[in-house]
Amino acid sequence: MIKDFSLKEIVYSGEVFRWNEVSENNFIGICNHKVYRLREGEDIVDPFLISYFDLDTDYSKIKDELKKDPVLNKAINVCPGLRIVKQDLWETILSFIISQNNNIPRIKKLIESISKEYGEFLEDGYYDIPDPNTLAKLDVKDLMDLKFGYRAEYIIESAKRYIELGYDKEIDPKLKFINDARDNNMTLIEYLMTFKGIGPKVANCIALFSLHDIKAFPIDTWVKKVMNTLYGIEINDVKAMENYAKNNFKEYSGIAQQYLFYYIRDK
DNA sequence: AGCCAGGACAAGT
DNA sequence: ACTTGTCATGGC
Repeated sequence: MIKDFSLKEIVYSGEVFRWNEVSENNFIGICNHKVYRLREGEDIVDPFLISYFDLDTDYSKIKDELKKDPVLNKAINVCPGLRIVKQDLWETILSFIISQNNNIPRIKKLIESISKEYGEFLEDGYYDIPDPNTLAKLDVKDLMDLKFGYRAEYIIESAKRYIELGYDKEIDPKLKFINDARDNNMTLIEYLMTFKGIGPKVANCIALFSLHDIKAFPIDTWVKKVMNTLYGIEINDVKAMENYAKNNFKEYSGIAQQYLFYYIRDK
């Protein structure tokens, strides 16, 4: 039993899309070009998964700090086992481009369909996420046929850019990405937003759920709702919400955001 | 029928 | 630098 860790809470938290509860407390997830089968509460020994689920980080101190905020105290008690995953960079870019103006069940459906159509077969009806080289060669119509709508162009353009910048050839694309952002004198968010189809919200999600920039603070409709109803900030005042997070949640803004996101959707 | 969903873009002030 | 209309799709 790992402390401060619940597979179920992570799977239902909207930060991953390729994990499913296939039967009570049994989960199947696709990542790292493999199919993983895990049970809630079981010990995690696989080195990749230990890193992926951020199990080397002690969340108890972070939670204690955030619990000083009464709203977060309630939220954390609803999802005490939530953690910030470290997902593959390209998968996260693709996933969160798809996520825009969309809902979680349909996001998952679209990711499954693009994987089945263009990803490598793994086993037993499970397919890997398609690599950027495959997607860069597609026509917009190919993805329109799969019902991606206006996101089709964003996916293909971002795949091309990902390749042009050479991330597909990197053993550690995240490290190069972070270095490139710094070399261009840009924040991670700013650099991510140079990709077509990546705006402020999606950039913050990629920074948080892949690059592990835990001060990132993605503001979607749910976070707007929570910041409005529970913190009294004007519903569309994104700037005020960013400032509130920066001043109050500080370097743990992303983690706070994830507790709040889970909490407001759970109600 | 209209609104909502882990929004972004382009054109217009 | 901020506001507005538009963009596909499907569930409710």
